Amino acid sequence: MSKPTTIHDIARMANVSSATVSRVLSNSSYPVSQGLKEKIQRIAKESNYVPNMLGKQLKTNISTTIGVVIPSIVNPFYASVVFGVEEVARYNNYTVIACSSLQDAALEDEYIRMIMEKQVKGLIISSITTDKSQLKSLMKLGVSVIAIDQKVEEEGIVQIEFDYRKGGYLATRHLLANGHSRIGYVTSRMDRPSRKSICQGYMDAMSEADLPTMIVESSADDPSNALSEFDAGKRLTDELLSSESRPTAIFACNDMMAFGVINELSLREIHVPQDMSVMGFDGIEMGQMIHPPLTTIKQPDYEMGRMACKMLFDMMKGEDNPLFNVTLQPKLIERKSVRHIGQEQ
Amino acid sequence: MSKPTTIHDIARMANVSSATVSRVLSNSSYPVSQGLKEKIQRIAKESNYVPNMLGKQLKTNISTTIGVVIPSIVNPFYASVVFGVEEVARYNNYTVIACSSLQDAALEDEYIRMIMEKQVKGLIISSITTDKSQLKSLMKLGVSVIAIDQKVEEEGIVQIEFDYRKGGYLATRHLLANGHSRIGYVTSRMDRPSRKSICQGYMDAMSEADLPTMIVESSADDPSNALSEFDAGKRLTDELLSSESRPTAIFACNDMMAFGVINELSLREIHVPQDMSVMGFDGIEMGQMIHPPLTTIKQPDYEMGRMACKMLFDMMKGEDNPLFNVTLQPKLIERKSVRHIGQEQ
DNA sequence: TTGTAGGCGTTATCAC
DNA sequence: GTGATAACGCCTACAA
Repeated sequence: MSKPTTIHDIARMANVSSATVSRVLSNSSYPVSQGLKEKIQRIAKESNYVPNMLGKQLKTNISTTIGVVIPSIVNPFYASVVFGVEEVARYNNYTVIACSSLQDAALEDEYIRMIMEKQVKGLIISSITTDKSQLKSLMKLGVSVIAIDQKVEEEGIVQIEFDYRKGGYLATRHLLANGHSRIGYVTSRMDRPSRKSICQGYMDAMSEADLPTMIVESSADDPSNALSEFDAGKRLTDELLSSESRPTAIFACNDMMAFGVINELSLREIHVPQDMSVMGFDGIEMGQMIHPPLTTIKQPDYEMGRMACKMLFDMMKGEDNPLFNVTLQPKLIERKSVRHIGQEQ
Repeated sequence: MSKPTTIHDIARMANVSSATVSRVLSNSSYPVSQGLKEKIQRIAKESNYVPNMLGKQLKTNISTTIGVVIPSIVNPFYASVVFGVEEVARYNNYTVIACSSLQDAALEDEYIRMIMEKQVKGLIISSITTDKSQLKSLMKLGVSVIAIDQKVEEEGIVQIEFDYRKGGYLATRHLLANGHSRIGYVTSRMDRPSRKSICQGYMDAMSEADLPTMIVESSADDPSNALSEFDAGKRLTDELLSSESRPTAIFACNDMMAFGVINELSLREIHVPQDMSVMGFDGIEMGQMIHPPLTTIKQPDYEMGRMACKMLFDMMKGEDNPLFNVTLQPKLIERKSVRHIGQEQ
């Protein structure tokens, strides 16, 4: 464990000043004679010089790290988002700090604090807190913030939203168009705006068609457990089936839950889509791997991550061209879990 | 975007020296009178003081960041590992930099370089490179390294291995015990030691039983695409079924691929497990969500992440108590995709 | 108990 | 072109 080489060590070895070494090794545009330049580069290489970003950053106040706060990395949707972020970050020689907030406001705040302390200048967040004072102080310190997925009503924060309501509407319309009129909606706890919006879309479509809604909502919600949504889907299906007017189609608020719905149905020998149609929401890859392949609403995850990171870099460059919020549009992916039915079953 | 408060600002406001401020704000054990302590804390709070870790770290040479290098965060297995790491990191007030190497040696090296530059003192890595010189120079700089999942034969690197061979052996034995003798093995490209070992376990069990092996290997492999293993599973199944001696059971080198196998079989009206048994490897949660639930070998992912991070902290504390390598043992999870068959079918 | 001063590794502002 | 030197924010001997 040898002590790392610094520019001063190199300066001594090359009989130059550390200023000159710095100029060469930091690719400064400052002129240095070709001879010295090559000599310094050679010595740096020979002595395994590794620049110390701490010194550099302390001096320049430029960070090469961005933070990403999401509910949980074990959720495949957010894993894809992070993957997209990481890709464009790496392309720009940035590194990403991944933070799973577990939908816990205290944890979210703690992560934001750590990010501030580390002098990170850019943050992409799917925020869960209602109190945004932490985010505000972040911005006062000059940190660029992009909110994805969950809306944050705060001046100066750029939003990449997704039209959840329209997604819910589209899904329901698709079911309607396939002849269904008794359509149940199963959802996890509606404590987040996104979930309320999907439900709103469902209700709007049903009300337009003059049809009654059937909504069952889960109480529990454990983001650190990939199975919790699945299990909720099973439980809620059970609940829905025992209602007097059994639906012909079930719409779930996310794909994981839809898997649970299908699983529970299959245990009861209710075949999808012959006996019951099922509609998901998210469009994670896994939807293609189950049987039957899940008809769902695609919410671009990877693309959302990439876009968020690109916009973040634009924002950090701060060319004062105001960035606009964007709303990503839902897309229906038709696979095999929805069947057209004729008259009332 | 106001300039952040420093300990000097606070010192001036409190009419004390910055040394005193440092002592109270860094929770030093150094004695400071109660009055001053409270005054300084009050002023720090009022002026929204945020400590600058850069300055602190530059001085103390202690990092509060660890790096995690894995093939890809979109692989649910590694997402779980990272989740485990993050959990114990956060508990210790550390932050984690997530790096998806995409099984690309150049990318892995690049990430390691970035980690060195950022003066990170701990790294957990599932390494893919054959040339470990980068890792060696890391260690020379005093970075603690824990290798997970993929073995790294290098002095000073602590290993958390998994007994892949035994896992492959166990799986095959289970199939054998259920009366199967024509057992096919489908695998992605065997370029990693782990994959060779699983295959070795399969071959050992077959040879013990005096049975011939049937191995089909995929050539392609795109870690950034969650579907690539699934598709490979489908293709390889196709290949296997067209062989003269059709197997009664198929063992896949990972769960994703097993999903592909089951999917392809179901498209051909070959029912699992009635007509064909299928065995997976990994034990990701998703295995419980498909139909039939996948019988598989559990490789502890989340636990591996937690253990790796705990050992990393022990190592960084460097109490010179030499750490031992550990090998996690495989466990059979019996679900519904394997059927007992009587005589030759 | 408090203050002074130097330095961690780097860049930037001056001089030369 | 090149070299001193002063920061950046923090900690820590050492002195008082």
